[in-house]
Amino acid sequence: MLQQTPVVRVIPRLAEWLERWPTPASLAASPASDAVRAWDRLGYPRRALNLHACAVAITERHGGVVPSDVSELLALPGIGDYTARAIAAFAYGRRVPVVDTNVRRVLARAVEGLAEPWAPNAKRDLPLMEGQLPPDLDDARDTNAGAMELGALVCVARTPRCDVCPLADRCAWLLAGRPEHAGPKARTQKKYEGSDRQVRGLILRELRASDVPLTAAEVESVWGEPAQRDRALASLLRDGLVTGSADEGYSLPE
DNA sequence: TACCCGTGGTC
DNA sequence: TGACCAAGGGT
Repeated sequence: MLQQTPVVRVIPRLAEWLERWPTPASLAASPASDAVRAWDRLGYPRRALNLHACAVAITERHGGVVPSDVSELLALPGIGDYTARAIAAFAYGRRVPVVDTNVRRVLARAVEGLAEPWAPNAKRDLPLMEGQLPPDLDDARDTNAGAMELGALVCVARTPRCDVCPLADRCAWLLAGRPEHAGPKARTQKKYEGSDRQVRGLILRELRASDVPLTAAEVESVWGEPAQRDRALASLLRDGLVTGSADEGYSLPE
């Protein structure tokens, strides 16, 4: 849920989710459509499908227990470098570097003296954070958590609060006088209004709200432009978020 | 590698 | 008010 989604938006949904599905096995026993419906409008609904598939894999391959090895975690659907390491470090106390967008920004400023972080790059990110971790297991976990928290609350993207930063006396960027970003600007996010993403979201919203399959005409009614609507529907079918056909109707995956 | 994938809040 | 940004992953 936390992948590319602000923490404050996740917390209430996570609480509901864990009350309904307290274990991987309980989620695995429900149809994927229930997961997509419960996901509601958290965004990136493929994550709901991935989380359900992950629960199935954990139940089948790991006896219902979330694995603690980074390599085993990485093999699960929807779990990449960040999530695997976050689970290993925070749930199991492993001494592994955890690097998300917040940590990358803190490392860029405090260690490298750069105003903005580089694009995610495991070969650069992980050894750099590894070098910051103290030997003690508990201290290493706190360092991982502290770097993320610092980036989320103090060393923020737009207006960093250097006046209250605990690293102010040793931050390479601050000590250099907070130089401007040198390199090319990261490409700006594409507009959502009128995008394929929006059309996918609209189709999925209708499907979540319906207990019976939607007719092709009902799907067509959500967006006026046929080519874009067809493209969005085709991509949802490809992703497994929608099943069915024009003849039998469209529904969420069982 | 670069691009695609939601949604809502902030300044 | 529209661009920016958010505990990334898959291809």
